[in-house]
Amino acid sequence: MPELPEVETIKRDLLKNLKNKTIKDIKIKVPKMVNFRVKKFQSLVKGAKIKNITRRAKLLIFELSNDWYLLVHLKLTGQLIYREKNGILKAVGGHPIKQDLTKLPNKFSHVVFTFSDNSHLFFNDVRKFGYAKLLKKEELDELLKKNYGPEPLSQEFSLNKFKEILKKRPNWKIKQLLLDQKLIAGIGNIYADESLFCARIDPRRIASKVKESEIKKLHACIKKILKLSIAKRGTSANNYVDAYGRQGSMVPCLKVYGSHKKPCRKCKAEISKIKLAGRGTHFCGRCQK
DNA sequence: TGATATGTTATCTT
DNA sequence: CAAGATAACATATC
Repeated sequence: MPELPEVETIKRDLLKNLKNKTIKDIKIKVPKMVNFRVKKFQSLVKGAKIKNITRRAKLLIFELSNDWYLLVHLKLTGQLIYREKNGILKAVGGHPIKQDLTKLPNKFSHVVFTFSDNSHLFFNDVRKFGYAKLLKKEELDELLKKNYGPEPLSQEFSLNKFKEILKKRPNWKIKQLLLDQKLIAGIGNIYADESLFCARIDPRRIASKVKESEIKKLHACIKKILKLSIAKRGTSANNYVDAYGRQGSMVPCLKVYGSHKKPCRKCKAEISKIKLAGRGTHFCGRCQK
């Protein structure tokens, strides 16, 4: 699934294409992916205009003209594909795409929007973990406040803030802490591993035992890597495609993720892969202490 | 062929 | 409360 940089990329590309478009129709083939009964959901969305699209953590937020907010989470395998009336794909983003995108909708197109200019937005999701939720402003604000920590690229995420966050979970393993959306928003498995490699910290280290100088390094690394990845239009280890059908170019920049048994880029030792907090975890046992 | 892993996260069980 | 397992579901890979 896309992490922060991928979702940010999709957001930017969708905004260019969808701003001020009116939703003429919506088809929902998997009712559990939306938060109202299908007919109700459709009636709430139909006729609304997309005023803006923003991102928070790994969530996309479509701000509608009728005071509803459409919250989209792609989870592991969601994709958003925007196609013009003439069939040209203008925005493709999310999970690795192996399907033939010239044939849409396909069997994974569970939610499909049609706009008044007869363009379409396909929400595909192989595993059906993703969702589209309609919320009122107050509900949205509450949900975001309750479930998500600071944006790692915001001013709010200062070095001091990061230190405070580490102190909240002194006994947690450092990687586990980076992955917790309530503590820091938007970091997923790939960027957690890459940030820790960048900072030369073993992912198994206990938060309270990480030295001040290392915390400073890690803080800088998180920002650096997320920024780099956004500039590269995201990663996705397999065949992630961005909003214009181009592959995210972060892949060659990854130093440990997906490099199991390959030589470390820095010291040539073999990259290890272990399970930590239930997630595949890649690191260099020689570089990361 | 069967077991295992997959970029997420909410909800259980221990 | 915390850590770990499981579940939601489908596919790819070993």
